[in-house]
Amino acid sequence: MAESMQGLKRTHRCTEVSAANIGETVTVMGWVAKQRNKGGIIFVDLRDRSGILQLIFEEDKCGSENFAKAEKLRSEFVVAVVGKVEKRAGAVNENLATGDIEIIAEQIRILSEAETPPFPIEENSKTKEEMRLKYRYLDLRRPDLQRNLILRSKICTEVRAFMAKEGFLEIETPILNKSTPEGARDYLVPSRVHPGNFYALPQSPQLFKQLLMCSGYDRYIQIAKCFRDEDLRADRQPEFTQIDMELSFVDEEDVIDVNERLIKHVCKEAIGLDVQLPLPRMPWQEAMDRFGSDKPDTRFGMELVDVSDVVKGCGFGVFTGALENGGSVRGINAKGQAEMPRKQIDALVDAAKGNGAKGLAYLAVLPDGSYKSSFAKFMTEEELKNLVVTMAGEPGDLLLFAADKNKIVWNVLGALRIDLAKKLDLIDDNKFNFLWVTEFPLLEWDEEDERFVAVHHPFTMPMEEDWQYIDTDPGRVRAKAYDIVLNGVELGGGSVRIHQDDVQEKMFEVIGIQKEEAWDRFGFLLSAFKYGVPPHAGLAYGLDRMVMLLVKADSIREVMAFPKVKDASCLMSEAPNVVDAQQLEELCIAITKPEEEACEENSAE
RNA sequence: GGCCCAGUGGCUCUGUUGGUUAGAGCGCCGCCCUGUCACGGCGGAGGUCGUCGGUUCGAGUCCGAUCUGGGUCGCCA
Repeated sequence: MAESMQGLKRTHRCTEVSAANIGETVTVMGWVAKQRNKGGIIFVDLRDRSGILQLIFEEDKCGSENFAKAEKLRSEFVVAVVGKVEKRAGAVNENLATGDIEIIAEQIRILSEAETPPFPIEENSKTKEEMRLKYRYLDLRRPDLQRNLILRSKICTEVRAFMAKEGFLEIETPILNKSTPEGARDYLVPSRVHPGNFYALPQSPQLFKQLLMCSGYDRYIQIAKCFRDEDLRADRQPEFTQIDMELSFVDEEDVIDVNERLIKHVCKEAIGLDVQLPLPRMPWQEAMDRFGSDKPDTRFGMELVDVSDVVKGCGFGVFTGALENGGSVRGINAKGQAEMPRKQIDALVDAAKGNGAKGLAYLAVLPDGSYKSSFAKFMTEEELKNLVVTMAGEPGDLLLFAADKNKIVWNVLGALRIDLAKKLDLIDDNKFNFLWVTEFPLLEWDEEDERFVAVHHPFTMPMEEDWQYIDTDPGRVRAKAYDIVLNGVELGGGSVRIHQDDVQEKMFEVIGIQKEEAWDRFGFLLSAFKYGVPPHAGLAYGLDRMVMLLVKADSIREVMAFPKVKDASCLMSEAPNVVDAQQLEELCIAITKPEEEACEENSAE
């Protein structure tokens, strides 16, 4: 028996009532978080997105009818209560923002009754994610998720405010686009009007924001939904949000400047964090050499050391073999881990193999100064000593080495470094270490396709001083591309774009895109470039990741209202679903896979 | 697609080397209680252990397959 709220108007959210309102009559509405019935007096914790407020029901204050309703209250009932604010007669509850006051209820209406929820609506939920996602609308009532989404909203507000002040215009770009394969898989949307033709959902507004530059909107920003049909991770969802920007008549420094100030502003306003500018920068090569990663977590050391020169000519074939194949031998020093049990070392080796290594060599410098090593028998005493010295190995240290092509060595040791830091608890999670990674390579050799591919995208401007190598040594050319990294997570990335015909044509040529093909795919952009294009550059952040890091969540699912699970389905709505045969017919689509199942369900409709 | 982890009352978990009616806390239901706020007291209901198959005299416990969720590699210009 739900009652009407007619005639009542909410005057305050729960925690908007304070000691300043003592003596006033207020009307509050919300969910019953808890009812504590002491017999003659009933305490109710009322909850809304602002927090908790205690209500008091006593029969002589509210009358028998209202008291009877209060006795009926159960968790998650939605109620409206009119009452007087009073200083607490009992002990103050230090845990509540409203702990010094309470509402002496005079009238209550039960606006909605509720079944007992399938899991407790409380902070720090231990409920399995599967359950939480199935009942996401209940999960979203929990204070920690509410805080996350409120902060997310705050961040968007602050981004917009700052960028507007800096002269950026917020412009929307289309969701239904032309598919331009290369990169991630597109989500496709069939066209009814053009049977057999498909739109693609945007992986990012990249081409459109460049067109906006051509059109003279010299500072653009959009908080843009993007879609990629790839497998999920803790920090990857099939649909996600970018803070996307593009600027005209600028170079790399201008983009970095405005973004550093944006980051400082947002961090201060959102979580009260003071970010010192300028942010540190590191060329890509240095990041790889020192951290084995293009998104280094600089909150801890344990940097990689290149020992190629030291092991050159030694008796260990794994090391010398890697060097002969143009690779390198590098190591990291796990301080104080010499006595790590064999089982754990084996686990590290397995992890390394999972990352592409053929193995992982180790050398423990025991407390008495002697060595225990998987390869000691292949090397002389002096060679071993040189190696330990190069690694700054002291008694008690565990040295771990990978030998292979550079790419694999970086990958293996970069991952090992993170893995060890987590296991050994070396990471200070109160730190917020921002880092610009710059001077990315422009091109990367794709073993599978046997051609160069763009590391960033084919519109990325090469560095002038390297352009001379584009024919002789394309892999040597660096790009005016930059990533912003926070605590080892790629927060965002961008580049200066090519605005000269000849450079763009050369780019397509090097990555093996014929002129015709380029025009077929990106013709609208290339055409626009013929009518006067300003030099331009931009950057895009992963908003979800930004919020995740600022609230210290483990997954972007914790900062998205309705995330999808690993197979890209939604446990709550059960999307995606089979559509009825008539819809398919209209779209001229026949399902051939996955055979039976989908077809049968379709024809049954 | 590969590898790893988890799946026991509504929720979170325990469950010894396989052995009689599968336990706990919270929640839920009923009664009592005028200062509780992790309220308290008394009483009660509720599970056959994700699913299927196998081993065994006997399986939550062992084996195989499968489903679901998570992590990760591949993938993500």
